[in-house]
Amino acid sequence: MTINHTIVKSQDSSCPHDKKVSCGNCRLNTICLPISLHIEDIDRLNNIIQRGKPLQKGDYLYRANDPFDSVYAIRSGAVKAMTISDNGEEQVTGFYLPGEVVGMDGIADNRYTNSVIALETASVCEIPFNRMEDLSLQIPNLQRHFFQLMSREITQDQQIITLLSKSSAEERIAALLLSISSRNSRRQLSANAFRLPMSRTDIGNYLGLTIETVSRIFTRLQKQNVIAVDKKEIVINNMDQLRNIANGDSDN
Amino acid sequence: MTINHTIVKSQDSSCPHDKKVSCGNCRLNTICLPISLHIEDIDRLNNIIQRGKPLQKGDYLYRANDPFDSVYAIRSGAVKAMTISDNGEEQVTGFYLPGEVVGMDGIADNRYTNSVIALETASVCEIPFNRMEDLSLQIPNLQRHFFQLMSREITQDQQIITLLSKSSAEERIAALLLSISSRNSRRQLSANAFRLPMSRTDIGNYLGLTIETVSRIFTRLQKQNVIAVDKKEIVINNMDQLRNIANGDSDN
DNA sequence: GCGCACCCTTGATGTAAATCAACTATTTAC
DNA sequence: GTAAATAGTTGATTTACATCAAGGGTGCGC
Repeated sequence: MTINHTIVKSQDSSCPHDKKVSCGNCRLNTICLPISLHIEDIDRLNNIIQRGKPLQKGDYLYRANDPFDSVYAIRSGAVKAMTISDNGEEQVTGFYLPGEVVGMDGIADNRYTNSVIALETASVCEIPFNRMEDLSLQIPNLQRHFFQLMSREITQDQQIITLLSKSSAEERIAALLLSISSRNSRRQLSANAFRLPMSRTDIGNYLGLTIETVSRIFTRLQKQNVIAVDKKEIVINNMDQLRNIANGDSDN
Repeated sequence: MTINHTIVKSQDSSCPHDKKVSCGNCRLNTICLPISLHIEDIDRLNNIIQRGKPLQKGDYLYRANDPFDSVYAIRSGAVKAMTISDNGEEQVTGFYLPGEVVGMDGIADNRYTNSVIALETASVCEIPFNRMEDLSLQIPNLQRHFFQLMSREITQDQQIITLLSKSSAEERIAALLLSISSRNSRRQLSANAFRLPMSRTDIGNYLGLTIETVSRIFTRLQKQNVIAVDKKEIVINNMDQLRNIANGDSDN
C-alpha cells in the first residue's frame, strides 16, 4: 500500500522530492492556474495551498454535508464525486483527473453537496476558499480564473445533461472515452491508450446505465474494432469512428 | 402585443414607473442580490446595471457562440436556455424565472454556450460582467455572491443529472412541478396554483422525454388527483403525494 | 495455495418509454 | 371569419435498455 502510494506519487506528482512541490514547479500549473499569473502571484497562491494529504483508494476527501472550507486540485490519481439522493440512491456526478479542481459545489450553501472518494491512490492540493477569496481581491486574474473554473463546471454538467437526455448507451460510453482521452492528452499523456481509473459500476452510475449495459457496449465496440478493452486498459483503435458514434452519426 | 407586454410589466416588475426601477427598490432584490450588501453598495451595483430591454415571446436574449459580456437577472417573465449539440439537436438546459440569473455559462470561454429565449414577454437586468468583476474587487460580499450563484447553478445542474440518470418519467415531471412551485413561493406567489411558462415540448426536451410521454404523465397525475391540469395552468391538489412521487417512494 | 468476495461478462426475458399514427384544440395568418 | 399551422392528447406497436439469472476471472486474506 505505502509502496504503491509512493510509486504513484513519484511518477505523477510534479516533483520527485515531495517537500519541494510548489505551484511554481508543478507541471500541472498550466491546467490548474491562470496562465497569466505573475511569478510573485504564483508564490502568494502557493503559500496558501496545503499539500501532503495523500488518499488511498476508497478514502473520502470530504463527505456530503461536511462544512465547506476548501476546494481541491487533484495532483495525482483520480477521484469521483457523488451525491446521495433522498431515497438513498447514489449518483456519480463527475470524475476528476490531475489538474482538475473539485469542491466548488460546496460554495453555495457552505456545505458540500457531493462526497468525493479516491478511485486510486491520489494526492491533492487543498485551496482554503476564504484565503483564495481574499487573495482574489488583490489578484484580479485569480478571481477571473475561479469564475472561469466554475463556469466550465457548469458547461460540463450541461453537456452531461444533454448526454443523458438525448444519447443512446453507445453514444454515452463513446463520449466518456473521448472525454478521458482528451483530458489525458491535455496532460501530455496518450490520447489513444490509457487506464480507466473507475469501475464499470461507476461508469454505469455516471452515465445512467446498468453495469450489464456498460459491459455489453464495451464488448460491442471491441467487436467493431473501435477500441480494445483489457480490463480497465483501453486502446482506441479508431478515433474517428469513436467520434462518429459519440455524435450519433453512426452507420449502424 | 404591446398591450399584453405592458400589462405583464406593470404586474411583474418591481415598480410600475419603469424609469425608476432600481435594485434598491426592486422586490426581487432579496433573491438576486447578496442580502448583506450595504445601501451604498447596492447603489454602486445599480449604477452598472442596464435595463429596459424587454423581450417578446420567442426573442433571443443571446445566442450560443455570441461573445460573452454580461449575465442577466430575469426581472419579469420567463426564459429558457438551450444548447444545440453537434448533430443539431436542441437540449433545453434550464428555465429561468424572475430573480434568477442566466448567462454564467459564457464566462469559461468568453462565449455563451447556450442560447436564451423568452418563453413569454420578459424583462431583464443586464449585468456587464467586467464591471461586476471590478466592483467585486471592492465589495467582497459581491464576489462571494457570484461564487455562490455559480455554485448553485452547478448543484442544480447536478440535480438534473441525477433526475435524468435515475428517475422515471413520472418522477421527472413531479420534480419539475415541485421546482417551479418552490421557486414561485420564494417570490411570494402561490405554491399550489401557477401557470407553466413553457410548452410541453420544452418540458419534454428538458426532462429527456417525448412530448407524448409528458402529456400522458400529466393526464395520469390528474386522474390520481395529485394535480389539476388546464392547458398550462397547474393546480397541485396533493403536495405530499407529489413529493412522494418525485422521491420514488410512490405506492403504485 | 485455497477459498471467498468482488468485478465483470453473457444470455434470456420483461418493461417503460419511444415511435408511429390519428385526431382535437388552440393560436396565428390573411 | 375562415383557413392553415401549431400544440396537445390518446391509442397501438416497437424497441432499447433494465432486470433476472448464471457463470467466469481476478485479487485479497488467511
